[in-house]
This record gives sequence, C-alpha cells and structure tokens, in this order.
Amino acid sequence: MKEKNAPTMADVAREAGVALGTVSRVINGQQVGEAFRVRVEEAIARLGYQYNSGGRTLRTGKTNTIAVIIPNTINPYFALLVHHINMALEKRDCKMMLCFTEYNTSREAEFIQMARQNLVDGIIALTYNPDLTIPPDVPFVTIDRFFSSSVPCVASDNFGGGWLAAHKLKELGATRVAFMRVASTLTNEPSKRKEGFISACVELGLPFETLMLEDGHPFSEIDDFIRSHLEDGRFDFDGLFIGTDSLAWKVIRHLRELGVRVPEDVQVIGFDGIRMFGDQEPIVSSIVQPTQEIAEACVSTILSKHFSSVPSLICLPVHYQFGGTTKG
Amino acid sequence: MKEKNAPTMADVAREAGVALGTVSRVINGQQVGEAFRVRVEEAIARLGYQYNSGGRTLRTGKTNTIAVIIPNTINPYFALLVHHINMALEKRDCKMMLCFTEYNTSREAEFIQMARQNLVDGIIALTYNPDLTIPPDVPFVTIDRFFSSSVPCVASDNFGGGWLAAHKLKELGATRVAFMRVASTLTNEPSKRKEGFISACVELGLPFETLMLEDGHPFSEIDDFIRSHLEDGRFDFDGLFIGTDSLAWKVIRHLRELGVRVPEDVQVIGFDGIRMFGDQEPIVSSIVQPTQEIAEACVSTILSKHFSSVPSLICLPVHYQFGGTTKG
DNA sequence: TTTGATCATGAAAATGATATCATAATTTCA
DNA sequence: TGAAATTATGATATCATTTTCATGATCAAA
Repeated sequence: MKEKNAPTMADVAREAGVALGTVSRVINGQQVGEAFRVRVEEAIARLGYQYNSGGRTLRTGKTNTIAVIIPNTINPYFALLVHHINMALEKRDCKMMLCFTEYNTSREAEFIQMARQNLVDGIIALTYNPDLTIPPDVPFVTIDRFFSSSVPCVASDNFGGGWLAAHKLKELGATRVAFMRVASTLTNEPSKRKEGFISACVELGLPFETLMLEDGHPFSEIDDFIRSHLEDGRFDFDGLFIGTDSLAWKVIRHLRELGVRVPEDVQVIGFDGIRMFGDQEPIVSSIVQPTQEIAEACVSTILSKHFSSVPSLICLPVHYQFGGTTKG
Repeated sequence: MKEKNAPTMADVAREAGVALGTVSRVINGQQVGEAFRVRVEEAIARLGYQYNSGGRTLRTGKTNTIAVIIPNTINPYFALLVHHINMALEKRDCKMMLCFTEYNTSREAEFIQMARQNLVDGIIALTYNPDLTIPPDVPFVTIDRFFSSSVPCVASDNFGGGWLAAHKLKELGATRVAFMRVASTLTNEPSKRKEGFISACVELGLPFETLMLEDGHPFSEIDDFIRSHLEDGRFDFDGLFIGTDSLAWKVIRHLRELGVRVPEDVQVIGFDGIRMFGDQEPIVSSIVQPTQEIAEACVSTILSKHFSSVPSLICLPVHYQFGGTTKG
C-alpha cells in the first residue's frame, strides 16, 4: 500500500513539461537528450516519484522475483542455503518469494503453480516429489535432483563426498565401516553419497555394510543395528558414514546413550558441514557442502539471459571438516 | 512468466457469452445470477483461466504479500519464527517477502523502502536501528520492540521470563547468581529480561551481579569474568542467567574449557528455547518463547481489517524448559 | 396495470507503465 | 545548400483487471 495520491509518470511528465515516453526512457536508462534527462530527473526528485510495481509488472510480465521452494529453514543446512540464495538474489536486485514444503509432495506442486500465477521470473526448487512435473514456460533450477537435460540442476559432488568419507575413515584407522541413511524410494543426487562411499570401500578393500533406516520410526532400527553389533562388549564397526549431519547428530546421541564412545569406539562422519549458529564449531565431523557456491550457481543460472543454453548439471566440490566425532 | 497466450478475463467473457464485468463478479464472489455464474465457471474451467496478478495488483494496489524483515535465519530462533510466520500467512493465502538485515541498520531502512515500493500489504519487522522511522501509510507490526502506540508490537513476556529464571535458579539451589548479555545501546523489549531478573533477585534476597559483554570481542571478557570469580579452585557463582540461548551456548563451552562444570558448579539458564534441528532436545535449559503464538499474533494483527484499532502491545507468556544445563 | 424500487448486467473508464510507430529535429555527406 | 540518414521525441495502443455508471429487467405494492 502506498500513499493515496502517489505521483505517477504522467505527473512527472507534466511537471517536467515532456511526454510520458520520455519519462519512461529516462527511468529505464535509454537514450534521451541531456537537457531532457536533467529536466525529468529534477521533476522526479521534486515530486518524490517512485515507480509503481503493479503497472510495470502488468506491462512487462516481469516481477524481479524468484520463488525458492525448500522444505524449511529449521534444518540449519537449508537455513544457510536460503541465506546465501537470498544474498545472491539481492546483489542482482531480485526479491525472493520463499515457500516451505515441509517435505510435503503435494505442497511442492502447489507452490510451483502458485509461483507461476504470481508471475515470478524463475523458480529454484529443492524437492522430493517423484511425480513432479516441471513447467516448461518458466526458468526452473533444481538443487540436488536431476530431472532432464532441459532443467538445470545444481548439486555438490556427492559421489566424491562419499568417496572422500571412506578414504578419510580408512586414513584415520577405521577397519570396518558402515553407511547409514534414511531409506527413500527417490533417487536423487545425494543418493550418490552411498555409491561413492561403497565404491571407495571396494577400492580400498575396506569391509563395509549399509543400513537404511525406515522413515517413520528410525530409532528402533538404530537400536537393533547397534545391539546386533555389540558383541561381547564391543562395537564391531569402528567407522560410520551417515548421509546427513542431522541424522548423524541423532545417531551419535543414540550411540552414546547405549554406551558406545564416539570417536574412541566408532568414528562418525556426516554430510553437510552444519555449524551451531552458523559460525560456531561444527557439530559433527563432516563432508562440507559449498553452500555459498551452490547458491551463487543457482541464482546466476536462473537469471541467465540465455537460459536455454545453460549447463544442465553443475557439480561443485566438497571437502572434509573435523568436528570432534573422528580422530582428526 | 506465463504461457505466451494465457487466457484473460476477456477470453472467458467471450467464451461464456457475457460481459467482462460479470466474469469479474463471479471471480470475486459478488452477487451474480445463478445461470450466469455457472456459464462463467464452465468457461473458466474450459479455458483453464487463471487470474493475472499484475493486472490485479495494478487495479487494486494490493499484492497479498507481507514483507518480513529479520536479521537472518541462521539463528534457529529466527528460523523458527520465520517458519511460523510463513505458515500463518499461508493459511490466509498470503505470500511472504523475506528480507535479511544481518543486523545492518541501514539495510533495515532500505528494506522498508523497498517493501513499500513493491506494494506489500504490510510489514512485520524485527529491527535494531535506533533511528528507524516507521512509514505511516502501510500496516507495520514490530517484534520485540515498541516504537509508539500507533505501531503494534508483539513480544513475549520478557520481564516475566527474567523473573522466572531467578526463581528457578533459587528453587534449584543457587545461592549467588549473575546476569549476562551482550551490551547494547538500544532499549527494546528483551532488555526487560534483565529488569525482571534483578527485580526477582531483590525480592528473593538472592545476591546477584550483572555482566555486559562488549559486542565485538566478547570472550576475553568472559575469560576475565570467569577468572575473577575462580577463587581457590571454585567458582563463586552457582547460577547464571544469560540473555539468549545463542550466547548461553557459547558461554557454556567457554566455561567448560576453563574447567567449570555445568550444571554441577554453575547452573545456566538461557532465553529462547532453541532445540537442535527444531525438534531435538533443547540445547540449554531456557526460558521458552511462544514462537508460534508470536507469529500468529503478528500475522493476525498485520492482516486485521481494522488495523487502526488494534492493540499496541501484545505480550505473550513464556515458560521454563529443562535442557541439561541446570539441575532440573 | 402502473409506478417505484431493487437488482443484475453490460459497456466503458480507470489503473500506471512500456513499446511501437510516426514525426520532428538534427546531423552528415554530397 | 539540398537531400538523405540518423536520432530523439510525443502521441497512442496495450497489458488484465476492477469499478463505476447507466440501462434494462424483475418484482412488489398500490
């Protein structure tokens, strides 16, 4: 809502004694005679004119707004991602319309619909709906999930991250390892963390096992898992690679409650690189995602002038970060 | 961006054989003859018509969008607040334009300007700029900071929270206590946490001290503070109330590094009620803010039909939550 | 039946900005 | 100096919707 009688371009034109089109050209930085430009700029200043976004959107069909569709910002990784995306957008004078899906697949589809309805200039989405259809008529960039070569996808090097985790565990003295994540029917880029890990284990000759937790009630399974490996008083795995820091955090608490010491009995590496309050120490030893670079890549892609000729998969490097749950 | 030739109301009108105005009335739920209504609705369904937000905004000056101005979502308390605000807005078919100030006072002012420019229907802001001027022509709700009786403010019962912290520490056996926060020249609602705490200490006859940390380099002060109270091997405070969970978390790590045990040597209560990943265990024993209620109050106030006759201060109750840094 | 009142409808105006197109002004070159 | 080419300007149409206003219709009461 603005003041009742905010000045319009017509007012400016009248005040400056020029035509409407001239005012438009001044505002949009097009070629205008110097004398006219000054007259118009003075009139704008005198009247305190500000453009009306409604009129502009109606005429141009553009809003300078990008919709960001993401599960939530409660998960610190998402919070950081959204933060960097917003900063990258702001740098380019773009607004952000934020949509929280809460992992609800029908909400994902509804938000895409809603975003188009509101004429956003593009959509950046991190989704899980297996049946999601990507609208062909609006620039669309996905995070961590590849749809087709016509929908650019930005992700970190998940395979390389899994590979790195295995190597790191081996290097730190682990002799038997396991991979753990919450089971999912959806195959996306993060699924490659497991592949990279296993591939490196095979290569290194490191004995490994995988455990998929059920989505609903994961911790009875963790109990079973741990108990089944607590033979004559010791835990028979000494290295654990877990799909996300969030799950790693839960599992570590669980392990400790059950008397397994971390990192003495078992070293744990997570994925994401979450820090407390963003700037404190890491909560887990982890494979760190290059969050800022991911955000930057999403934004520069979605705003690219030549969206049709943009790379279809952007893969960004990860690195290892010590966080107290390994020996180094 | 939408399809090149999305159907317009004119197309619907032609398809249904009625006038443009009739279509508008059907869409806006105004009184229309039953036969006409059906005809129009069928035409809408047939053509797959969706309204154009640009045209609507131009005509009405409304966007169904609320700007939310907040430091960031890296701090889990802000993340939760934003989350609940978004959900409350969504329930009312409103979009959210999120602005991160990063505690930068000039950004705060710029965002307000930008939000008005974009014709938002209202602004919800959590700010620190001491010289911020509130625009009189757009609904404005503040969080945690009272400007004037014409600008509604939503906050939790900060005084009561401080009071509760003192009582709780006393109840749990503390005999000498201290209050700690980062010093600030700005007086806002959270400043009352200290007042409530001190007032209760006086009332209870509980010896107390206050420590204001400098903003830039707080931890040398914590060192000094702790060392100055480490006399012949023991810490001479056994209760600590800290302005925010975020600071409490840092201080506790610091205390432990310096050999002070929490909660055995000193019990610590924070403020906010932050939980790991939103749904895990609390990170600190704390005075919990009713975040969802705060969000709900902000949203229902900002969207109130009678914004001018809305309460100017909404104060919501807090409660104590055990989080492992106290004895109960 | 006629009058008055109410109500639904259609036509047209209004909203504010931009793009197009024709024209006026200026410059350039012969 | 004249003609052609280039450039800047002004008037107008367009975008999709809501709102206003006048008309025509319906209905009730007289």
